This record gives sequence, C-alpha cells and structure tokens, in this order.
Amino acid sequence: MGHHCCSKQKVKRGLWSPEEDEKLIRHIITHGHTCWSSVPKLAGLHRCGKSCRLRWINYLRPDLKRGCFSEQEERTIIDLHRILGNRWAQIAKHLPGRTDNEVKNFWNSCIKKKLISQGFDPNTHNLLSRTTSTTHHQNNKKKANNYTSVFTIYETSLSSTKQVSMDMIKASLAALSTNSPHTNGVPEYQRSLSRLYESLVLTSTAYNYKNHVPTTTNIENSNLATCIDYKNQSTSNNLSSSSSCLTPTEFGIINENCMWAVTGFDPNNNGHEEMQLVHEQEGEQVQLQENICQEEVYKVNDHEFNKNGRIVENITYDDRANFDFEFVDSALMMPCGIYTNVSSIDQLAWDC
DNA sequence: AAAAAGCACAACCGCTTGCGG
DNA sequence: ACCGCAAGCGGTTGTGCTTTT
Repeated sequence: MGHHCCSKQKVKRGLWSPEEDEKLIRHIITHGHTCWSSVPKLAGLHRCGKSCRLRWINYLRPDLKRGCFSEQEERTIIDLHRILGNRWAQIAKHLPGRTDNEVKNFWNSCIKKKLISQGFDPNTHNLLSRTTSTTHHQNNKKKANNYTSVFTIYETSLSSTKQVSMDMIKASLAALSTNSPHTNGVPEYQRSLSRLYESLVLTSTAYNYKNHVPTTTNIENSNLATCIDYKNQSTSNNLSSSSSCLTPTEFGIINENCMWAVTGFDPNNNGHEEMQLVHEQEGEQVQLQENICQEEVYKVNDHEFNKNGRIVENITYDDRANFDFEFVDSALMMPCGIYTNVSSIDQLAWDC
C-alpha cells in the first residue's frame, strides 16, 4: 500500500539507490522543492513525494552533520527531552545538522538504554524508585522523600552560593504563608519569595509558561508576575513590582538552619491560615499544576506536611504565577539528581 | 561456519496541522 | 464552516550489518 498521496501511482519503496539519491539531489539543487508531490515526476523518480521529502530531509540535505553524537549533543538531548518529552522535531531544532529521526533513533537505541541501566526512567527522568513512589502517592498514599532537588543559589549579601532543596523552597513558602507578618502592607512571605526570585535571577534562568508553552526567560528581563493570594488578604499582583522596593541582598529566608526561627513556623500547629495561590480555571497548564500539587508532601527538618494536611490545604498556582518552581526543578535537575549547568538550557530558543 | 539474536538506522504509516479555495 | 491537499510529526516497521551462540 502506497501513501495516500500517491496510491494511484506505481512507486518504488524501500532503500534508496545511489542513482536515485543522485537524481533527487540534482533536482533539488537545481529546482528546489516548492511542491514535494511534483518532485518525483520532475526528477524522474518512481517514488512518491513524501518519500522524496523524507529522503532529502533525513539523509541528503547538505547541512546534515551525520556521524556519532558528541557528548555535548547527548547531554543536550537529555536536557531537552526532560523538558519537551518526545517532541523530536523540537529537540532536533537545537542540534544543528541533526534531524528529528536521527535524534529519535539515537534516543531509542542509546540514551534510553543508558538511562535505564543507570536506574532512571527514560520517560520521567526520575529514578525508577522515585517514579514508583510517585505513582504510589498518586493513589493517595504518602510519597517517599528519598530524593529531592537542589538549587544552587547565590546569596548576594555573602557573595557566596548555597544549596537549597526544592522541598525547602516549598516548605518555606508554605510556612511563610501561614505566619506571615506584614511590612508596609506587604506580607513578608511575598518579600521572601521576591528575594528568592531575585537570587535566582543572579544564577540562572526561569522557565516561563506562556500560552501553555514553556518559554525560557531570563527573569531579570521578564515581567515575571507571581500572584499569591494570601487568604483574606488582597491579591498580590506582581512580584516584580513588590520586589522592587526590596534590597536585593536580603535573601536568606530559605535557610534550612534558621527557617523555623525566622518564620516561627510550627508544622504541628493547625491554627494557621491556608495559603492559596489562585489560578485560572482552564487550560492544561492548570491541569499540570494541579497534578503537581497532588504530589506534594513536604518534609523539612524532620517535619512533614502536605497539601492535604493541617497546615497547607489548598495550594494551587495562578496562571500568572509564571515562576514555576516545579518547572525549574524539572528543567534543572538531571537524572542523577544533581542540577545541570543551566547555561546549556539558557541557549534554548523555544518555539511558541 | 552457520544460524540466531541484537542492533542501528533508514524508511514507512497514519495522524495532525495549516492553508487556500 | 467545510473540504481537500501538502507538509510536518511521532510511532512503528523493515533492512542490513554485527555479534553471539
């Protein structure tokens, strides 16, 4: 059975001969390919247009690199696959001279097996045991906290870096929201978040969903707006603006050692108000975020709580909450659990 | 040496998307 | 709004080479 586009024609299938390649190359170089369906006839080939197009794109194009993938390319593919999934064409766009087919084959024949052999789920990029625990948790059971993600954050006041776990960030936000004093009418936790936000500006890139498409944005230059609706408080609108009155060197609220002292947060106290991040009621982004929320079980300094617990009962995310910690977490963390060098991802130009 | 298994990669298939009529 | 066509895309299959038994 031939393609639908050429079902009435008698076309050759299977591997291309050097003669056929030669004919196609000569034709494309001379005439271009404004319409692939007309190429076979004009080039004197007994192939369908679709087959010609594929042969050209995947094999004959002069700008193809071919040969083995470099270590850097492999790294890039893993990085991108972690973010994009099986969108081979999108991934290939970031690898000059490589085709989607080539990337796909390389993934299926090499990388996939390598990840599996190292104990990682090639689909989720998580440790296989972590996947299991997540699935487990999705069945309303407690998530094992054997693995966490770690951000390296530059603390400007000390001119040094520090490691901050994803769980710490979440826990701190939750803690701050429950006990947040106000300064000049602005909840302190928002200020803290702003400081965290500014710290991340100094070190890397944030990932910004726009129209449900991940967009790489340097926070510094973005109009990143995060809206956290502190229950019974007026809705905050823009972290950028709220942070503008802050000294950018005040970061330090996310500090594992002093967190409880700073926030006064007691995870066993059930008298706190809930943090609620408002969100738009439609779109897959919301669905994604909700899925993420379903996973959350925080464990900090041996204190454990989750969104269904007494402390934090309802965490969702504003669709304007473009600073998506989960996405940053997802984007930055390599299968080995160590954060990748963000610079490679900085280069990405997402196609929206 | 020969058959079987494994592997890489080229090519195909079918679905989706975009666009013009 | 609908239809048909071309192109794009991702999953799957086919083919030929290499390695193993």
